[in-house]
Amino acid sequence: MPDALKFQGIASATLDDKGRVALPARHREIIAAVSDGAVAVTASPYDPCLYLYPRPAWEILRDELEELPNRRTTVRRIQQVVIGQAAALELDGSGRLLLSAKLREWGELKKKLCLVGLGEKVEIWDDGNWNNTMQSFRDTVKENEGGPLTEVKELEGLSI
Amino acid sequence: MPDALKFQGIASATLDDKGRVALPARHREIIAAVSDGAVAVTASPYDPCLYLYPRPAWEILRDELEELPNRRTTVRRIQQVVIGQAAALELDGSGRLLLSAKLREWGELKKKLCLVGLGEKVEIWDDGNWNNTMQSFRDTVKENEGGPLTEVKELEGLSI
DNA sequence: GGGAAAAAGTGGGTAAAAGTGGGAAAAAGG
DNA sequence: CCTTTTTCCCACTTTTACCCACTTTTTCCC
Repeated sequence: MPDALKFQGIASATLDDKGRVALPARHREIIAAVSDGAVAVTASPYDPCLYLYPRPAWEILRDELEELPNRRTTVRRIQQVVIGQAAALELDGSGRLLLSAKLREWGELKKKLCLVGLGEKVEIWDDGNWNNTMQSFRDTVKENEGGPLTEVKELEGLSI
Repeated sequence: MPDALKFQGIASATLDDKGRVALPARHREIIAAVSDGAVAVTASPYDPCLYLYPRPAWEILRDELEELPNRRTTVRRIQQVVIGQAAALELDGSGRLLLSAKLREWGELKKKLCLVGLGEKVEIWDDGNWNNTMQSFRDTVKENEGGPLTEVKELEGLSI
């Protein structure tokens, strides 16, 4: 069994003509173990991509989000994006997900995708968007001699 | 960790046509002792190179990174780079690692590599990049009469 | 210093697993 | 009842993992 049931690592994938994505085997095994193939896919409020959670983790997150005081517009918008667009899905017999047109549109997904394992969740990116995002991160680090990485307080004391 | 289980020293290595690298014997022995051949290789957020960790050290680092509050884009980018691109690998029967195309690309790895032992981890550099980086560090120190080395507060009080 | 033996490093072939596409049956909708 | 969409499954193709054999380098002994 994959270590500690955490997603990690990048994989390329393709959307077929029916809108299906095959997950890499190591991610399928985690999903099978945790929730027997049941997942939720939703829109990211931060990046132009989708988030995939095993069903139990999703339900916890959804409940947290739902209970936020929502007088502020930004809070409501986040709820609308994340809860409102969530789809409860199951992997098919070959370990594939069928993504609706709306989700594909939100994620700007074309044919070539990148699946990025990030602990609790998997991010689903269009390959072009992912590469651009990574390239501009690298450029920023290089141009500023690592500046942004030394200024963010969350990263203080971190030794990688 | 016992002294004998720290990586140190430089070794050259070559990538074969399938993308495999043979680790030097002294590094293999450490990995065999610590984690029975299980490692994780991931992208460096700082330099154009890859990091190799024995599996236990990697899992600790990954969990620390995963738990950072990630509302800031920089924090998410670091998570995406480091966790998102991590590959859980095992040495093959001949002590080699198979690096995916994505990782090779991130590390700008061509044929000739430099493996740099750095205590807990091993850095995997393209030979050309490594030499350039070392050369420009030397030049900077020389041109500035050691300036950069005297200005960084982390190095205060250090006696080498 | 030379030679033999051992260890390290390299290359490639094959079987198994993963990924991909498509078709037919079932369900939904008109 | 017929048409369209969705679901499910099968079969083909590609990739990956694993193993074996060869070459080169190092070590140790004569």
